[in-house]
Amino acid sequence: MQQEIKHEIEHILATIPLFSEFSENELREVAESTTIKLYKKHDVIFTEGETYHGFYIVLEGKIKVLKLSADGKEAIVHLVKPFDPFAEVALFENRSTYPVNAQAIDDTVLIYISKDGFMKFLDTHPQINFKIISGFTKKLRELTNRLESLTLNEVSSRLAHYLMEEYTHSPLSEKGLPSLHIAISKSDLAVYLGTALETLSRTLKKFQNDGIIQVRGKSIIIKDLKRLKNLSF
Amino acid sequence: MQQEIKHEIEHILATIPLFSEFSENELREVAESTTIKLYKKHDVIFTEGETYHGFYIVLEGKIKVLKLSADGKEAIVHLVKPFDPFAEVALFENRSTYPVNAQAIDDTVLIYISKDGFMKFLDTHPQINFKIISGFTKKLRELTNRLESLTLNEVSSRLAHYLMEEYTHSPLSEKGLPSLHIAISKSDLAVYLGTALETLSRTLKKFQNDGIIQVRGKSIIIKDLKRLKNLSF
DNA sequence: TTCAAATATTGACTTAAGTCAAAGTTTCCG
DNA sequence: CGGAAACTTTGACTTAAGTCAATATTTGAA
Repeated sequence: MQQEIKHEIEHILATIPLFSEFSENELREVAESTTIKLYKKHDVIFTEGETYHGFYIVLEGKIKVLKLSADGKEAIVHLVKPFDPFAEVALFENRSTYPVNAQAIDDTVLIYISKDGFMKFLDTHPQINFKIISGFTKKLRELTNRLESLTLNEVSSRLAHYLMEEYTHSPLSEKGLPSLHIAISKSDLAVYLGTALETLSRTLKKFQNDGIIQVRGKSIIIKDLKRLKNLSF
Repeated sequence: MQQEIKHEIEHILATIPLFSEFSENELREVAESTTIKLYKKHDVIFTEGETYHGFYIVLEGKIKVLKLSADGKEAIVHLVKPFDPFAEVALFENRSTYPVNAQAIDDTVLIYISKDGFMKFLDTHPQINFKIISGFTKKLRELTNRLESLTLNEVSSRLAHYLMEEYTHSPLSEKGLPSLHIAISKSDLAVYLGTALETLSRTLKKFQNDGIIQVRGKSIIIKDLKRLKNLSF
């Protein structure tokens, strides 16, 4: 039974970019320091200041990495989707505590990898360094883009950009439908875009009134892709 | 003569964290693909869209990495100080062009390292991967902090934070003086803080009127460290 | 050393977006 | 299913910060 679970984990690990070049033996080794963890929507995964013991990879669902201000306001640092790791940066900073909070956005399945369990692979498996660098590169690019857009663009432009991104990666668009789904709550989206929920609501309404999109809850139909693209930065 | 210059470069390379664990032989090898470049204040180092051929390390002076909006407004992505590299992220993304602009803030001395010249060390010198990861980690932490503060804090708090940072790392403060120098133009500082020059000017004035600091050009004397700290996020 | 160009300050005004509160809608648990 | 809790929209109002323009100050090149 325990055997079965371990075997299952190895199989899953093999599908994760970070370990994609590992041999069967190596995967078995990784699986040793690895646990599958389940979280319900809104569950807290860890909080800022908690003792750091390892990082996570999203398998199913999604999570947000966030900071809290003194008066309880949120800033979303990352939205993490399946197969991407989070809290792995702190490992390389040799932090004793988590510098951010993490919370499940949906019911979520995570792989947890203990710090010590992972560390040993760094020396023995140089390829993993390269994977880590690739991952950091991706995060750096995303953060740079968001920082830029936060200082240069207004809310409408940031929203238009977000919608374009969602549309581009949407399975619906691949079927030729000009539509997309907002995968997170509007209040999370507002925070992610660096604005207030009310402003997001009004901006979506404005896009709709201008004939650019049609909103129905979290489903959005794009009526004028060209104009949406133009609004986006 | 040429010999002399190469030898000089090797000596300099040895002082740079990225190469600090290289042997003499290895440094000689690095020096082969390396050039010293001089720039005057305001000189453009590269622009977005230019063919990518390598990255730089600041030796003396400082540079800004920036993005430009369609209407010519600036967003400062990084301020780079001596011994730190820039444009090295693009190398790991395998970009064919620079994704940002770089410009000298002062008269500046840079080391230029060609892409091909550097690439070969990645395979043969696993330690360098770790250096790269450390550098990326530092950038990620800085970007995360700025993103957070841009969404959560007002200009006064971001400015207070900046002043505290400058003060903490200032050689003056180490001599027991409660003072600091703003090392860049106020208009660059405004952009870096994500605000307008006029707003920066007014905020500094307000701090002065409130008895928190005393401003004389780029020299600032801290009158009330406790309150400045409290304002900072 | 002077004076033109680059930087910075100040004032007057505008505006995008935030806040607070109330009403409407959706979700989901018992 | 039904109703409470969570989420979202809308309206009315406030505010931090942006913009534009005029003036002042600093810098640096001839």
